[in-house]
Amino acid sequence: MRRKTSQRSAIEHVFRQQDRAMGIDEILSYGRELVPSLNQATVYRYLKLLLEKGRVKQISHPSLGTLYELAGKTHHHHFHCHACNRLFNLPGCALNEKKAAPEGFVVEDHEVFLFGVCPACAGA
Amino acid sequence: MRRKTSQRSAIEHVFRQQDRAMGIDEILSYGRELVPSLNQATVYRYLKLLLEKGRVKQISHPSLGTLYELAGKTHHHHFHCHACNRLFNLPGCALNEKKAAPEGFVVEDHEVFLFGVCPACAGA
DNA sequence: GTCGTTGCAAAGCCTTTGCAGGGAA
DNA sequence: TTCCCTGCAAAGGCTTTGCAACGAC
Repeated sequence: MRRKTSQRSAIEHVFRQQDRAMGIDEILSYGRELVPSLNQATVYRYLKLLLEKGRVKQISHPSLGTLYELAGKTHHHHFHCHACNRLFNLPGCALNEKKAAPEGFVVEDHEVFLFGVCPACAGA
Repeated sequence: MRRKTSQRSAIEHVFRQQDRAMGIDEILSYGRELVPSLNQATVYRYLKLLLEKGRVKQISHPSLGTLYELAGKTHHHHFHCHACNRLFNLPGCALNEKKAAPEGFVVEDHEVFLFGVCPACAGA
């Protein structure tokens, strides 16, 4: 049976509060504001569980490493600004999933990464 | 100055021969067929160099790890079959890059991952 | 009282780095 | 001969795991 603990509540709270993709280190440090004893291993273990349940999504980024975000949000993509190194959520979807793969391929999900410069950095 | 060595030729040969995204382990084992002494560190170092020169692209995949492929090929996306765990190259681009990001964002490149089942696995 | 969960530390990957020897130019 | 490149081994990150204590139910 699955048990509710302060550690798990804290991790979930962090996701709802931040509402963005985060790395383990961020989740850990925000979580420790609520439960100071919170351990890395606990975060990894609970995230693995949430991944299996489909409650969070995992994102792999070449330079930002592994990030996690809540699943079930409105569909969006990610934009990485290589100037300020921040990750942005972009609403909507400019991908035609029907045309994305040839006949025969069953497309269940997709992930789009955009690389470039954000408005703030482009203006500066 | 940059020097041409048998190790580097071997690595380049592997890329041209396989013509697909590969992990370090694959590059290493194919490369060792040509240069048995080929070392992991050498592969990592040369790939880093090729990345900086823009001759190869790096791909981060949640379950497949870090993959490398030659840059400069015709634009394509990647499809990961979670049944056979293989990665496919899909020709073309169903992404409308102009609509992909709001005004102000400067989009320089993008990467699309599709997840699902490939024709072979779907038919079985 | 059970047994799932946690913290700690050790162990496991993957990747990078220091160093001395080797080889391309 | 010069000095870049390589192999080896050690070191560095990130992630997982074993184990005993803890705590939700």
